[in-house]
Amino acid sequence: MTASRTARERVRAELTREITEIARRQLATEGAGGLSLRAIAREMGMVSSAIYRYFPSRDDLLTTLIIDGYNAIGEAVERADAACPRDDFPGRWLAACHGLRDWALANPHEYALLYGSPVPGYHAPQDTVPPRLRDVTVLGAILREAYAAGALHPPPLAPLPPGTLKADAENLREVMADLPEELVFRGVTAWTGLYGWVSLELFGQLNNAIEARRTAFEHSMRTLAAVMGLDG
Amino acid sequence: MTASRTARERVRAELTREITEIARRQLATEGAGGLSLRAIAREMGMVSSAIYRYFPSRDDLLTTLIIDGYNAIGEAVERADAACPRDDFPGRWLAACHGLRDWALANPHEYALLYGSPVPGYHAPQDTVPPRLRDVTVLGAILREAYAAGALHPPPLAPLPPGTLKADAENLREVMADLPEELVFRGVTAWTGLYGWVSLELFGQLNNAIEARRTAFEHSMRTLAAVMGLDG
DNA sequence: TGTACATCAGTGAACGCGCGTTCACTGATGTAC
DNA sequence: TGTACATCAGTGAACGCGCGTTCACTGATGTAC
Repeated sequence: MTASRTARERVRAELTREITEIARRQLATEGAGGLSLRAIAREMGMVSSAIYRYFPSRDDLLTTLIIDGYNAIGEAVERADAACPRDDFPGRWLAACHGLRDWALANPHEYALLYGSPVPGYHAPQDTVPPRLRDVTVLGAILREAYAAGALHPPPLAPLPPGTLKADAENLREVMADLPEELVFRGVTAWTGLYGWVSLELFGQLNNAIEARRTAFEHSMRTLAAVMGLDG
Repeated sequence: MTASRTARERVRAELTREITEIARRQLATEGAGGLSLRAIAREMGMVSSAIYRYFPSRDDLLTTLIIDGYNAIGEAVERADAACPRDDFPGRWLAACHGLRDWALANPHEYALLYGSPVPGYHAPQDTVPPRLRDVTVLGAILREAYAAGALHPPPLAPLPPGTLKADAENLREVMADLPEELVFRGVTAWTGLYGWVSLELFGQLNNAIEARRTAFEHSMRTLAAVMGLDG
């Protein structure tokens, strides 16, 4: 029976989903290192070896969590951007920044898994690359479209050093196509500023220093927007 | 005998030092979570319980490592700054940035312990606060002295939102005294940009994207310098 | 200088815990004729 | 529709490992008189 074959398959899919969900919750309480197949099995009321019907090893489960995480971040940033009028480029940038930060605040351990210290002994396979680029693709698109619309007015600031960065600019064009070199690297500076803020905030380095986090963050992102020439 | 009392004390100090050194090396190979008192004892040719004569618990050892780490970073940044002519403010900023980055590249796991994902289950005691401020104090001093010397020419960029950030600016004045609010927050943006870059580079997010790391880093730091008005 | 006592470093065994992974197995679900 | 066989999910026991921490102990180092 085709119907009953899919029945078994549906149970399988459901349990796989349940495992990753429990794993994600475990991540949120114990952190990345504390992820334990035995604890997951316990919570599911199974014997620990049963997990191996669903994931061949702990690392494979981690990989799944990482891919899901990049996709969740990418989606959050995409949605934030998509909610803005297409031609409000500064608004889109700020929305994307808040989208990232809000997601990170809501899922701190998952963020830490993606952008924090690497998990010792774990090496990410190639499949994590495409989802990893989703968020940065959005940022690149905003910049690229603003440039195409003639809406970028970058201030003069520091000039690019001659030569050496050309090759890297080519690499980055996959994400930030059509932009002049200088703008590509201003984009990189803004990008590192964005992730730098979110990481420092999440990892506690802003404690006892900045209280009005959201306001200060937004101001910082506006400043970086101005660096790229995206004036509000 | 006073001489022999100090003899015992010297042995104690030496062994304490040796423990932290092995711990630091262990950190470098296993990461923060893999720090193991038993492994340290093994490497020292002692029985595991002997470590407890020197550190009351694993967390206390971690605290020592963290304090030492902040001090090492602080010293690296201070030295880099001190090697520059006092009135070359942009040069001092760049030197401090490179000082931080070079230290981080040389001690990646120790950097991760300080600025990466928090170690699960560990709560830093208050003694870690003063050493943690050493590096940022240097950055603040450069900005402050440049301002006092009339050497800051910040471009107009994004204006501060009214009101809400006043209280935070006061907090930050302990480190960035005498600066007008707007410049305090530009300093914060530069600071998050600096640590953001170093963290992203160290945690592998720049792989396959930027190859000329040092050059690109320096350019990004120059751009942030210009944001603060520190033009070269 | 010599003896009696106190301090401290290091030992070895134990407690109680957790982990990832393998393997031979039972029993249910699905498939082919 | 019914039977024979193959697939797959989940079991339970085991392997071999590591960890932090406690505790009663021996023996050396230091101190006071």
